This record gives sequence, C-alpha cells and structure tokens, in this order.
Amino acid sequence: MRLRGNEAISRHDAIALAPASELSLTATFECGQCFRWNRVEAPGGGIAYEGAALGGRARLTQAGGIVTIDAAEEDMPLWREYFDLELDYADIRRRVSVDEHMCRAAEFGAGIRVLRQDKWEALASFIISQCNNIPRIKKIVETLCALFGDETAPGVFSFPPPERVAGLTEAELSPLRAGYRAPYVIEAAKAVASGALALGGLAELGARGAVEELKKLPGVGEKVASCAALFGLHLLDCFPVDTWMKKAIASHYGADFDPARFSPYAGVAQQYMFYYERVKGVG
DNA sequence: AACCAGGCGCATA
DNA sequence: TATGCGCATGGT
Repeated sequence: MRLRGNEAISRHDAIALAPASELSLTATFECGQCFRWNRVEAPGGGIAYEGAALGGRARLTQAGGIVTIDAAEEDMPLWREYFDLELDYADIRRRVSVDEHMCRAAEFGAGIRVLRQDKWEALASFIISQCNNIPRIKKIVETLCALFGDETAPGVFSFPPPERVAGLTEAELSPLRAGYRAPYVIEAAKAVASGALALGGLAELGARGAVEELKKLPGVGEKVASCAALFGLHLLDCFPVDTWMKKAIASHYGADFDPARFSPYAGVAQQYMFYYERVKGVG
C-alpha cells in the first residue's frame, strides 16, 4: 500500500503488509460481502476499485501482487483495519481446508478478506439484500446514500446513520424502490438509534447470541442476521445460508452437512464456498 | 417472457 | 417440524 504523494511511506507500507496478508481486490470485492465498491478503469489494464466506507473513500489498484491505496493520509489506519490486515488469512485457508470441495473453493477464493464493515451499514444492506439480486442491491444502497447520506466529496456520499434513517417515512424511501424491505430498514434504524438494539456490544454475545438478538428485528431472519453478524460484527464463525449456499451444500455435501466442520472460521469458509459457487458455477 | 434473486413471516398440516 | 405462499421489484 502506499500513500498518495509520499513514496517513502509507500515503500515502507508495502513491505510491512507483504508477509501476513494475502489480498485479492477482485475476490474481496466480488464475493458478495459489500455493495459500495465498484471496479473502474485502471491505467495499464490493471485492477482498480473505488468505493466509500467508514465515512471515507478510497481507490485501490492491484498489480504484480502489490496493492496500492489512494486515500486521505489521515484515513490510512482506518483502511488497514477495514481490510482486516492483522489477520493471517493464509493460515485460515489452511485451517478450513478440511475436505476436497473446500480445498478447491478456498484456493479459488484465496485473497478474500472479510472486511470490517460498519455495523449499521452491514445490517441495513443485508436487510435490503433479501430475495434480491446483487446489481439491484447495489443500486438501492447507492440511492439510499445519495439521497440521505452526507456528500463528503463531490459525488461521494456516506452511508446515512441510523438516526437519519429512523426519521424517514416509507414515502420518503420510495425512490429506492426497495419494496417490502423499506419498513424493515426503518424499523431497524429506529431500534439502533434508540438504543433498543445495542450494536456496539453485540459481538460479545458470540455468533449464536448475536444472531438471535438480531433476529428480533422485523424482516431479519437467520440468513440476514448471520450476514450482519459476519460482515458487520466480524463474527467469523457465522455461516449464512442463502439460495446459492443451499445449492452448493446439496451438490457437494448433503443433508447431514454441519458448518461446524469449519469452525471457528466457518464464515470465511462460507465466503469461499459462496464465491466459488457464484463465479465458477460448478455443480 | 418467464424465472429468479445472498428471505421473511405466517398459515396450515 | 415441515412445507407453501405472498410480499415488491427488476436483472438476466
């Protein structure tokens, strides 16, 4: 990684990151965990993504195994945390590779990192995601930010905080075209804004406890709660099962499948399996 | 032009 | 416990 306009720090950072972290921008941004990063044209035909998170924005490029971040200098510690750079994903891949299919999936998904996303953004985004396809989820989330977030830079919007969304009506949300999910988002925002649901302390309940707590919200069932816990609370043992995962489990495991086989990193294993199933479309 | 999408809540058996 | 249905909308 490097800081824009500062070659000295840039080299230092690139070296510091190299050993522990495997990071693939494509796999990390296309594995379905986040909705506000978009691939953009890169000079020289390389890989580049732009996006906004945690109140900041960044542009990342990857070439020759080196990831470069262009972002505000004061945000760099934030991004290091966001990309979960302290965790050894090579070790996790080894640990979850306990059967043939997961070996293949984990190899294919090497470089996926479970982003440390904002808790509320993850919860709201995955409420919106239910029974929806990824392009449309991205569109709805973008519109939510554009209409109700803060414009932190020209054309760049923050994710609106729960306090903001809690004050909105279904009519005000109608431009999102979120359908029956709109009231769910508002109710979740009210619960978080009022403190009825304390997202800050949820992770301490553990994977199971946090999921059960989240499921008390209307429109939040086992799957959405698992995603909110995995992606928002970084509870890496959560194992969300959606239609794609059902297909993968049916064709590669069977009725007696238990995600605990990948514990305590079932959530990372889930990302490998999901990404593999969606992109490779293997049966 | 059907079929389906990172589901949920509720009714019915 | 296990299915089945409607929900709102648009991507493929």
